[in-house]
Amino acid sequence: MRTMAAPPIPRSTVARLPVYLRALLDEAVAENVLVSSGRLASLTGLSATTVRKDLAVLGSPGIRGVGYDVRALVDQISQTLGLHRGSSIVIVGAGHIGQALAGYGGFAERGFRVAALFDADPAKVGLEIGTLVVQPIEDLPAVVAVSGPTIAIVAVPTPVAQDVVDRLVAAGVTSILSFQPTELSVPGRVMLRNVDLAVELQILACMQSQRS
Amino acid sequence: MRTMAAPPIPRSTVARLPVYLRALLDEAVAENVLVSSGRLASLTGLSATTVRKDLAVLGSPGIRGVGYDVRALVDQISQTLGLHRGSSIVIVGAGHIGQALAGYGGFAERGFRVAALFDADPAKVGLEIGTLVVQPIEDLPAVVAVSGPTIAIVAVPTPVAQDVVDRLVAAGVTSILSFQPTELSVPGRVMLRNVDLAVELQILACMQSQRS
DNA sequence: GGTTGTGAACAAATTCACAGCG
DNA sequence: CGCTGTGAATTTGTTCACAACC
Repeated sequence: MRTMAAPPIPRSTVARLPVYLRALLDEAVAENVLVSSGRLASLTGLSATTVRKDLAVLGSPGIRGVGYDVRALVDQISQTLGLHRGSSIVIVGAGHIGQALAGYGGFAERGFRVAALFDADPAKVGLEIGTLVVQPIEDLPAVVAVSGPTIAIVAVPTPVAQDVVDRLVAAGVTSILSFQPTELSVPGRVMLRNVDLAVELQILACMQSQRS
Repeated sequence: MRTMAAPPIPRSTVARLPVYLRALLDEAVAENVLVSSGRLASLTGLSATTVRKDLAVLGSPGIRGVGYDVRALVDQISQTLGLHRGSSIVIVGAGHIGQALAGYGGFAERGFRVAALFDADPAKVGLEIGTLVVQPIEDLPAVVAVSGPTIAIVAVPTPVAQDVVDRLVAAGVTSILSFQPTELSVPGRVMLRNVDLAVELQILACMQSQRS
């Protein structure tokens, strides 16, 4: 018997899970034990039907006439997102963006541990940023091997970004988030997600001119 | 005769236009006059059919058997995105993220001018960041009134983010980009786009655990 | 009564296949 | 012959409507 094929979760649903998680954590902080699809909908700006469909694919246990158990949902979504493994992340580049990320509290809250901060500039190596010490980029393979981080954030100047990505891939990193205005290339097995701020702005500008 | 109703551009297409623009500008730099849908596809990671469908809704002038005129496409997309108006942007918050954004060259290249950088902290006011001088946040309404920026980037700590957004709205800003881990509320007429880095990471983590 | 869960209808987006043109 | 342009088919995602249940 082969491994049970987990039902594939639609991409659109995956993209919304973190949004639900955020809302659910707020509910948990407010000590609400139960939450209805309608309430989750208004908290997230989605429709109640969409919420129910999404939670259904998680195999989540809702109670008719009552709602969903907040704790159970948080656990289920965390599990589905793979956060139970406590993924650790490494940040490459100790410039403004890298430092901002290193000091960002939101990661820990949501199951990510920042394992290391690297920079190629010897002048930056040794600097203390929050609880981290900037390490030389040459240490990358060793850190990845030891703490097994699978996600890296690339926050370096564009000209060296591809080189950094290549090093990350060589070191065994399998997921990369970057902020470049250019496309980066990675082998097929590596997940790459790029957030281009100018693109975000352009989308805003367009929506505005369309009055949509 | 009423104003010609511009055919509504699908949201999915709008989201890709900035990606095309980026690739096209690279082509222009390489002094390529023409580009085929196939080439654009491989540059952007999309399918050739998608590219052609998208360019078709722009009413763009392709030449059969040859390709598209790079310059014409750049102009058409810029026009469609509303970049011809040379939108200026203001950045609120002169912390790490704000400073990184203020120094980011990618904006100017793509039609955005950073008009001002604000901070509420008197200790930061007057600092020179690149070509900008940090201004007190009280100047916001005056700057918006004069230079007419319609897009603002919110790069402040979460606790004060909603307050900043309210001030921006009051000052007449109509599009806002933020980096908060929480939902912000704005009147319906204001466009708000939020980039939550932890969400991006979670999506990466999930794709990885799904091997999709 | 209120809410979940879900099949069916609907809408949007992508891909296919190929005609039309340079 | 290569590439664009586009109707048709397919896939994907959302909304509706309502039965099932607590």
